[in-house]
Amino acid sequence: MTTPCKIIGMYIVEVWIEHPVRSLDQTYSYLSNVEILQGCRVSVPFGVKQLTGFSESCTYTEETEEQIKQRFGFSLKFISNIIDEQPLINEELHDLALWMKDQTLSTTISCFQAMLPSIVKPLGKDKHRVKEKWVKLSDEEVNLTPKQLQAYLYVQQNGKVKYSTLREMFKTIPHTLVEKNAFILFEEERDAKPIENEVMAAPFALLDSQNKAMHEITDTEDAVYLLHGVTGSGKTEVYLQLAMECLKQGKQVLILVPEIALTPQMIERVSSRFHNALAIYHSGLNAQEKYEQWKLVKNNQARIVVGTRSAVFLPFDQLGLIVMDEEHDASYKQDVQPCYHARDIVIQRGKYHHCKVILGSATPSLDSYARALRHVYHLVEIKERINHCFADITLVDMKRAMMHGESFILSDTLKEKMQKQLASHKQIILLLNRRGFHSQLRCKSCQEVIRCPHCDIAMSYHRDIGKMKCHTCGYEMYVPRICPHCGSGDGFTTFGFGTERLEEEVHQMFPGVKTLRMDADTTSRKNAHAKILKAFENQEAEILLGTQMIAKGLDFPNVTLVGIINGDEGLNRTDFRSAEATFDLLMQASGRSGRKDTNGEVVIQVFDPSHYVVQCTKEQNYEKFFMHEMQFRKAGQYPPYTYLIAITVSSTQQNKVDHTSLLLMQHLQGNFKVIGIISLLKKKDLYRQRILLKGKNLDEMRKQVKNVLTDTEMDINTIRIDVNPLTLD
DNA sequence: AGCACGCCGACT
DNA sequence: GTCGGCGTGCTC
Repeated sequence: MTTPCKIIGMYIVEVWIEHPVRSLDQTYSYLSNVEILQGCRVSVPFGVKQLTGFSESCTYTEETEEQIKQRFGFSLKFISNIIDEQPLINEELHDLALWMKDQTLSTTISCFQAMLPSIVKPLGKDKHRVKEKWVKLSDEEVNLTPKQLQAYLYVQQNGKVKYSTLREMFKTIPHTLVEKNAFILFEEERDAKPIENEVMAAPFALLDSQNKAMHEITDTEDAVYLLHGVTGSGKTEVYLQLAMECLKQGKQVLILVPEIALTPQMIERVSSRFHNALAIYHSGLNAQEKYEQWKLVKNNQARIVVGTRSAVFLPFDQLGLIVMDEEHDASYKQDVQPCYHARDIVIQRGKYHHCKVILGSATPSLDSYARALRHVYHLVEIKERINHCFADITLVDMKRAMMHGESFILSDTLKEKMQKQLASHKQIILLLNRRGFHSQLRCKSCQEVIRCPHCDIAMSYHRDIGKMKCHTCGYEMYVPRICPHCGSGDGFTTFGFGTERLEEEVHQMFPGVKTLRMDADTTSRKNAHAKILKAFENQEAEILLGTQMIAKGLDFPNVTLVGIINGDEGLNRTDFRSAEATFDLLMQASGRSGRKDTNGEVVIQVFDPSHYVVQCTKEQNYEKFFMHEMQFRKAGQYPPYTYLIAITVSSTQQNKVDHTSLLLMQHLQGNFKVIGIISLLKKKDLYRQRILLKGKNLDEMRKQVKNVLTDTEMDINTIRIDVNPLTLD
């Protein structure tokens, strides 16, 4: 109904401006002749530039421009262009973004951006949505040849046809018909189709242990569950059957997995089970593909989504279940601003949708397990493996082995077991969590290690490319003739070894045996990941060796031996979570062995077999590890006993860094500890310093940091804030 | 972040 | 007397 308006009013729109700078984290007011819904993108003049922004609110006014100017103290500009008719960010996500900005102490606009596929992000500059050409009939009457009539009728039948398909079928005729104005050529955004299966794989019958876990979840009314099930206990099957129940009720399901676990194996397993519309969302997709999957969810075409961290922000309509597999995994934490943890987001969204959240893991994070013990989360445990077999774990003390003159890469114990498995045509997985050939080159004259010129980190030698590589910034260079430090030409001695060297050692010891290597170097190309796994699955190689990416979630029934080389290397790190990370890696890797009906064997080579991480792995005892590690955390007053906020100042100018960190130190005060200033290693030419807040009252700490940022005059743009950081190195 | 405005040195 | 150095401050 349109009634002519006598009074011509206007709208004043509050807009969040696309700008990465902290000091501009506020809404700016603009004028508009039409109403603009919250969450729509607009294009606005800002200074001399034209920027994109998000509408926050829109209020109608009958004031004149002059009156508005009086009220504001300056004249408002008009919005130049409305980009979206309908909100890109719905109300739930809008409120979530504002909540997240407070939680993570980041800017509002960065939260909006984190939620959107890059193609529709305001900052997405040169990325264009892929358009497709289509053809439909025009109203014009035209004379047609018989061949042309065929094409004409075909389009008439189908309503609209893709131009490329039509060209394939009728060669040049479509072109002529467009020229003749019989067809109208138009463009449309390319859309994805949800994955749908005609044939559905039958669900597996649940074992008693799985059934019990499932019913404990369905028969109770808690918001968050921690499903603690040992590796190989069939957690995935429980997720899938819970998901099935949820879909039956007409609700949507989100299954989150860690980045490296979203293997083709996992996708196949999930997709084969649901005829319902499935979308898959992960970092391996390009911008356009992500956008298409995002649209599937937005248009309610996808009912179940499997995805990695960024999938937590998909615009669901009515979620019935959220599953977060391997909830302890570090890839759930975003390490650029906003530094959110997907676990927090998932719980928040669960509240909004009134749906259950299942956090699953064989080695839960200490934080989550501690919460479960305090009944904040409902703890559900599965203690049996499906095959009722447990891996038989052998520890090898490498100090002793090397004293006996054994290889420092593969001990005699591991070698013998490998021989035995190879003889019976079984497959082997070897884990070494370090890539490259040699990890350090040291000058024979001055004993200095060759470091990256942009970072203060030792460079690794990669023999396949004959170059040194920096694993932090990716910088590559040839081995220098003379030492960059002292200028001597005496050459270098090598230290440490990575997967490349391991592969060579295996070839030397077992001539003729085929190996597949999987690490960041061999998986950089798209689908390389999938190809390697497929090849191993087809038994094209006897041995799969690689870094942590082969430790998680893979299921190869023919693998009966897992060898872990330098298993306790991770414990040398200074990070307070390094024991937790190492325990997780060892436990996960051990879980790869004997997944069908045979007892698997695991050999772990370590330098300190008495360490509690190693001992607890051998006993496969999570609870024991938890108790032990919690004592350390308590003694050091680390999470989960306290909360941390890490503030990192970085700049290419050293004096700027010093100045800002000093200011922060002076102004940050409250009922918490302020630890600093810690100088960090240079990274990508940036000098870095850190200040760490540690205390029991996280809200107070957040408030203090926020106040200092707004009240103190400092270059706040060099500052990165991480609330509840996962790592401190 | 940019970019303009603005106030002091070496030049046609 | 002018061109241009980059220090401060603003962007609805």
